[in-house]
Amino acid sequence: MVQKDIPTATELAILQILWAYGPLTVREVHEQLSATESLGYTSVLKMLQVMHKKGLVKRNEEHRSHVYRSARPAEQTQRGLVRNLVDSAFAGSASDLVVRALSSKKLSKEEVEKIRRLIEEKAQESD
Amino acid sequence: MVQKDIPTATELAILQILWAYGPLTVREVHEQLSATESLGYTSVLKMLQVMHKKGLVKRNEEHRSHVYRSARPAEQTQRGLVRNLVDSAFAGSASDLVVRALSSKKLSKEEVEKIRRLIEEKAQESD
DNA sequence: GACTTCGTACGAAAGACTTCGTAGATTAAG
DNA sequence: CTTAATCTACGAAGTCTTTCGTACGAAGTC
Repeated sequence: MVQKDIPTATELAILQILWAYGPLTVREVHEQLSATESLGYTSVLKMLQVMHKKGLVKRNEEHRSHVYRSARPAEQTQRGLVRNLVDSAFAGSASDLVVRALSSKKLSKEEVEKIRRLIEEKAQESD
Repeated sequence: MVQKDIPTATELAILQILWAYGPLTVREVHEQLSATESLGYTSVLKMLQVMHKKGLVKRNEEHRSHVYRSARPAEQTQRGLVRNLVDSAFAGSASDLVVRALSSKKLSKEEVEKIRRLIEEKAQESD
């Protein structure tokens, strides 16, 4: 019943910032995070230290303020998360997950188009 | 930084069984779960009690062996999970999640077709 | 040089989750 | 009727997460 290597919610909040902005110091992460969450500076520091120990982030210690960056590309972590969700809530059916995602009202026309093009390619190559 | 109402991994393992088989007793859930996980009988019982208190499952207490069922349809919970994942790891972009899901190797030709039909409908209605 | 600011490290507390053992009641069997 | 099997309830321990406070060194300021 154990999870493989899935980042927690707080860890993902931080990873998303690193994915969006690239390598950042604790202070910078804290600033970005403060836009949406209310979390003390040392809490962010501690999270990054824990994530570093777990191998979720790497850091450059050359300067006094260490600079943190994601250890893996966003795509890889996201793929793992999707796979995990497919297994844990969709009985292994990725297409069912896509069906649910598509039934979300959040999809704009452009997004639907983007997905349509992608699925056309996918349909081609699987012939 | 709090999660809304997302079932945990173990809870989802149980919910998936209830979704697949309908209302079940603790013993029956335990049997099904034993196919993949190794978990004691009272642990399953406790989980169901906790889930009941949380409102994730309902139960019929008419008989000595209570009969548990999911409090919500699978679709609803799955939609919530997808939305949660989109927000926590895809910066709110549902289409990016779909892109990741499609890049999974697990998709069969039939699944791709299924998604293609769905996206065609979606493209239609959003005109 | 003394004082304030900024940075890291780390222990500890508070919660949530998970797992199981034990207790006690009810039902079934011999 | 006595014993064994079956069920629920629930306390408690172990683990993982999250959040901070405190300590203490390094750098910048007057």
